[in-house]
Amino acid sequence: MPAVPDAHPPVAVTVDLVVLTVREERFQVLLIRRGEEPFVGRWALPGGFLRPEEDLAEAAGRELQEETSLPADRVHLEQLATYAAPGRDPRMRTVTVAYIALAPDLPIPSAGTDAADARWWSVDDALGEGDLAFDHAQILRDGVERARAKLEYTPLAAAFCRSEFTISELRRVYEVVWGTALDPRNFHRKVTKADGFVQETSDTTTRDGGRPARLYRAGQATTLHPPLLR
Amino acid sequence: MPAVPDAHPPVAVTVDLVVLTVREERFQVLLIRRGEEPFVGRWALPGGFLRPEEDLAEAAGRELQEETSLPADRVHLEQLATYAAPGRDPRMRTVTVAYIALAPDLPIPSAGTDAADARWWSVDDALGEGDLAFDHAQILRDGVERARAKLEYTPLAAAFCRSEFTISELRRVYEVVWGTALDPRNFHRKVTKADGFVQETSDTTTRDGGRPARLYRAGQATTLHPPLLR
DNA sequence: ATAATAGTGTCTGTCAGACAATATCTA
DNA sequence: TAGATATTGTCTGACAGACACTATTAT
Repeated sequence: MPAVPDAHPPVAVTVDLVVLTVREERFQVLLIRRGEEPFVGRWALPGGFLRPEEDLAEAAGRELQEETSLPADRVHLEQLATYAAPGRDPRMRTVTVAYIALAPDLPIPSAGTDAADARWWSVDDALGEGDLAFDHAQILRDGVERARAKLEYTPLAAAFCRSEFTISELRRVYEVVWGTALDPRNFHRKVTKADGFVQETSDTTTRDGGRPARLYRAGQATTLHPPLLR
Repeated sequence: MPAVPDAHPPVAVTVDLVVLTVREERFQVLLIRRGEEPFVGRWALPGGFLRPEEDLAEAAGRELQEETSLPADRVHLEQLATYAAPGRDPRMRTVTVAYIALAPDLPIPSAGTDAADARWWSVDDALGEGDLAFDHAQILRDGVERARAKLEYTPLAAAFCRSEFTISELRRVYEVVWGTALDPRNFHRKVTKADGFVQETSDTTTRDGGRPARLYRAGQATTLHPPLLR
């Protein structure tokens, strides 16, 4: 790395969040309507500027807290990618580090102070709109693809469920996120036998109707061997 | 995203490269010895400042060209992650976007203008040293892990081979990167049957000794279904 | 009883790893 | 010839998808 150039053009660093959940049988993303220029009135990913003494993960957690007021320990946060195309922000050179947040069905978020409005969108509708602010459509596409891929080889689907869940609820996460139907019986067998994916509890529930289903908690595994295939 | 804060503390954005190859039966990384403060004389990943009109991928390609003088079309470049811990650069707040570059066995790189020296290190030795500049040990660990993981579910191992390669050469890439032994016969069957992984040519070679081996080119697939497992 | 969902058992084809056998080069 | 590596074939056990069947609740 060479010496610091004599004069930097000023660069701003932001953190943007792709907050994903499964609600009402849909794969959904949290968008805010912008209350300020640029892109006033357009829908955008929540985000904000990196503060001077803050690391990226801290900033992402803080933004998540500010936008969703959700307990941070219930949400899986991971860095997605960084976007820096010249001109992506008309105000100045802006580099944004995008994070994905996988959350269970949340209470409807309250609008942040700088957002005119905030609500859940189905991912398909959000991308169909075609007029997200900045390059947020691309970031959203990348985040959705990352989430879909991660369901294959990690037990992250559980991040979309409440802390105790049934195998059916877990299966519906896969079906909604991937847009495919899965055989309930084979899925049950695969998931309960995969080492460390889910942990049996002693409770059952009838909240999904029919015969009582056993409740499970997320296991301690971080990767699935072998992976579930789409 | 809120309004631009009235005063930003200045932030510098750099791009660092984890250039990986397989040479002499070892998984190796290109390091440069720093010729300037900070960390003078310490080994570091090659990299440099993002220029005002440049996107990240362009900057990564340019740095690669400057440091290795390798034809860019022979190298797989992909964004790894972004690092921004306060204090990671003692000069000023610096955000670095790391890329991994997977390259075939290269001619020994010439030192860049700002590097006192440049050479290949075995990945294990580089991490064992324990005194890489900045947070480059962490970036290297992450890059190595990304490369290892990607071999499982993409045909990227071919990026470590010359343009025409034998199945044995491809297998040795896996063995060196993963540090495991693979059955030559099962590997041959798996790879040649996987759709789009490798493309047969009409040529053979005896450069590895023994019976002439058919030469293959990289196929057009981008993911492997099902993946190869470590 | 009927409907709904949970969970188990079984069948069958495919694919993994283990490894025998054969092919074709160099020395 | 022996030695090295390539490539094909075969066996076997595990696991995938398909789906019959049983279990347990609500109405």
